[in-house]
Amino acid sequence: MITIKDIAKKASVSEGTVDRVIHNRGGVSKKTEQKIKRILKENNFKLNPIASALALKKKYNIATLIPKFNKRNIFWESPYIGIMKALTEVENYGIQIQNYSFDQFEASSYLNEFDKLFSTHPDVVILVPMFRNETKHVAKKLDQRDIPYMFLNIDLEGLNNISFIGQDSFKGGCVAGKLMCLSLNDGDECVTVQTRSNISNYHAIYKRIEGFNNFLDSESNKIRNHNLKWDNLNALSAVKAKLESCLLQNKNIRGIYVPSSRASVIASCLSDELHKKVNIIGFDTTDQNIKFMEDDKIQFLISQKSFNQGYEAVRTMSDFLIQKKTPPKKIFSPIQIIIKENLAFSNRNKISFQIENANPKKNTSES
Amino acid sequence: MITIKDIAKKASVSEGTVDRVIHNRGGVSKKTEQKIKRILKENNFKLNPIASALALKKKYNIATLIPKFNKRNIFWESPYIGIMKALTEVENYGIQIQNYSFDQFEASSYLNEFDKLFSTHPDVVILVPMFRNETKHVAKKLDQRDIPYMFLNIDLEGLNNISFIGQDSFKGGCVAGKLMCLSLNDGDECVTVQTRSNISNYHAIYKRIEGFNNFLDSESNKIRNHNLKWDNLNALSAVKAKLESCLLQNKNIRGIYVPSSRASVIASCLSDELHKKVNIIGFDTTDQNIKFMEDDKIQFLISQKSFNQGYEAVRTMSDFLIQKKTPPKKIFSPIQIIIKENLAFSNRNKISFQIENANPKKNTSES
DNA sequence: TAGCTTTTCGTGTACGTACCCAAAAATTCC
DNA sequence: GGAATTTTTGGGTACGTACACGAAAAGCTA
Repeated sequence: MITIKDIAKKASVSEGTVDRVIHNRGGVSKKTEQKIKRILKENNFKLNPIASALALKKKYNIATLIPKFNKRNIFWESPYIGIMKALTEVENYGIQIQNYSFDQFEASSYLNEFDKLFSTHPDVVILVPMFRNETKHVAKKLDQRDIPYMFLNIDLEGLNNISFIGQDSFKGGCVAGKLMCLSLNDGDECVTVQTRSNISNYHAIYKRIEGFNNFLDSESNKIRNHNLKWDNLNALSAVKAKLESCLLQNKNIRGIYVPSSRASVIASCLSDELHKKVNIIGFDTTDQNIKFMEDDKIQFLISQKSFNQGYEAVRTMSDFLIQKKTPPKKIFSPIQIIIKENLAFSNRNKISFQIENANPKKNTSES
Repeated sequence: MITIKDIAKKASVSEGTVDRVIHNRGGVSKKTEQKIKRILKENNFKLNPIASALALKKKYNIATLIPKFNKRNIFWESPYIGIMKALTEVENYGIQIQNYSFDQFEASSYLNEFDKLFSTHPDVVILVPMFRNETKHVAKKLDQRDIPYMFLNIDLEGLNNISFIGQDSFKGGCVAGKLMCLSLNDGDECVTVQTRSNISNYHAIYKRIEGFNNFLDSESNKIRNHNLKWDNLNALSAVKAKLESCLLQNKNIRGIYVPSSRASVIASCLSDELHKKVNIIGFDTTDQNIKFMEDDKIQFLISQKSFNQGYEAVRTMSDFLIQKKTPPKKIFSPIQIIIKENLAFSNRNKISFQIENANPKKNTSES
């Protein structure tokens, strides 16, 4: 391994001069600069990041802004754990993380938490842009202060985020469509279940529906698709009533498509008899969804590896800060197809980290 | 962040003494040892791995022994690239890797390469135990010299390997079975395709068939499964003839199960007409398999993320060497279901690494 | 208690890079 | 040509840990 000292010797200058060239610190005559650059290149010199990290006392602050999670809606726990996992790997490089969490149904909470975050002057920000208009405001403030930011899980177009990590929701919908076609026979029908109030993640859900319909339309023997909408999924009895009547009226429906992470809610509303008849296709391996899958009440889950999203977001931003590596504009998560048989192997990273760190800091709310 | 210096000050001893306690180097009186240990615990002291790595000049040698890859059989390229990717991340911690590759159809080549490997006195070994008896011999030699070793991709029971990383092949077969059931209608039949000479990986293929049959048997409306065997898949015209006659004789066959990574060979033998009729389910996203999937000639591939296997193997062994972390006895890779629609998102890690490092060292053979 | 061995401990240097300060060299100005 | 200024460069120290070396303390023998 070639070091700065070696380069200095070869160029017969001091280590300090080589260092100045490497970091474009200036104050080096053109002649010696050229010479050193040539020697650096010839020897394929690479900085030792270990030594750099040690010498560089500089601390970098990453701030995150993601939704709170609780027992009823636990989806956001997963990226959070991914964030903490990544932190253990990069903290010795001087990376520090401040987490802020907001109520995903309250735009004001989003803004409040952002203001707290903003006042701590972070170096970069990782955020879930849950609300479109509010995010415009947030992005503007970050832009003004030249703080780079990336989007996690939800993509919004037209802003200056340096990156986005998450799933291609349209393609996710296509995959769901294909799985639906596969599991239905000729003449069978299906129904897409929507919650109108699901402003959160609205964009992704819209795209998932679009992808699903797109796939269905592209098939030669078209499957008829119905639509069911609720204002919200909290009034379980109302959900149940409407769902059952729909299934009774349309005897050919043998598939339910839930383009959100709440497939478990729908599954919990079906009688055993109906479960035997219909397949449910949903998204995300939340604990609740997993339970219903183990009981054969949900057939397919499309997972976006949200744990990895959190993990990769932090790693990406750390590389950006430490090594000045510009991240790709979009980083697409895999579209994983989960069935009962491969369920056990889908979450290993997350689970093993949880076991190692039995007492993670709390990010929950009881709301 | 608390350092050794801080601890030394708190205990009013020198840094050297603290260091001796931390590393159990001995030569410290019981009294001060206890005191220092207490203070270490009270302050939740953790070594800074960055500084450790820098100070520790010690180099660790990891040797790998994996099959050669070439244009016709490219499966083993993927774990190899994973190994090289991991190397870039750990080389600054003093990890060095020597790769040895053997002809997967020649046990003698396996032994020869192992002997070369063995003579370089590596600290640990990562190997693909392709041949059962030969591996017993190999393992014995490693045991005698107390060199820890782990198995990659193929698991052999009853040896002293400290870990195994790979897929649960039985479960992989189950998943294939489920997919087969899903894509067939009542009355349809399927055929399992085997190559007798595939000693390589024989165990995994056997397990995959077992899992497949197990799933089929567990279903209420049983699907009839045929079996086709060849001595090898190299004589394409023979394969084609036998396959076509089988499909003609059994008009109800609408699914082909290929429990190896060579689904592309089977796919290449079918006429367009037959492709319209039958689904092919195979394993591993080799470049050839991917091509046929894009052309709708292979419907399902079950991927074991072999890139990640190579990557994780190196990371696991590095943690073992540097941090003395004992790895789990078995590390199971995810069982990924790949269809045309999610294909593009399945290999991101590997591909992005390949792009960054346009000129990887060669490990190919033309055999 | 002197003299010796053994145990226990402190100091110093190295790892490779970052960055500060002052010395040396080059340039400018009168 | 000499002083003042600017540019260019070298040397030194710090980051936190590992480890060698030798000094101090303690234990032992006679």
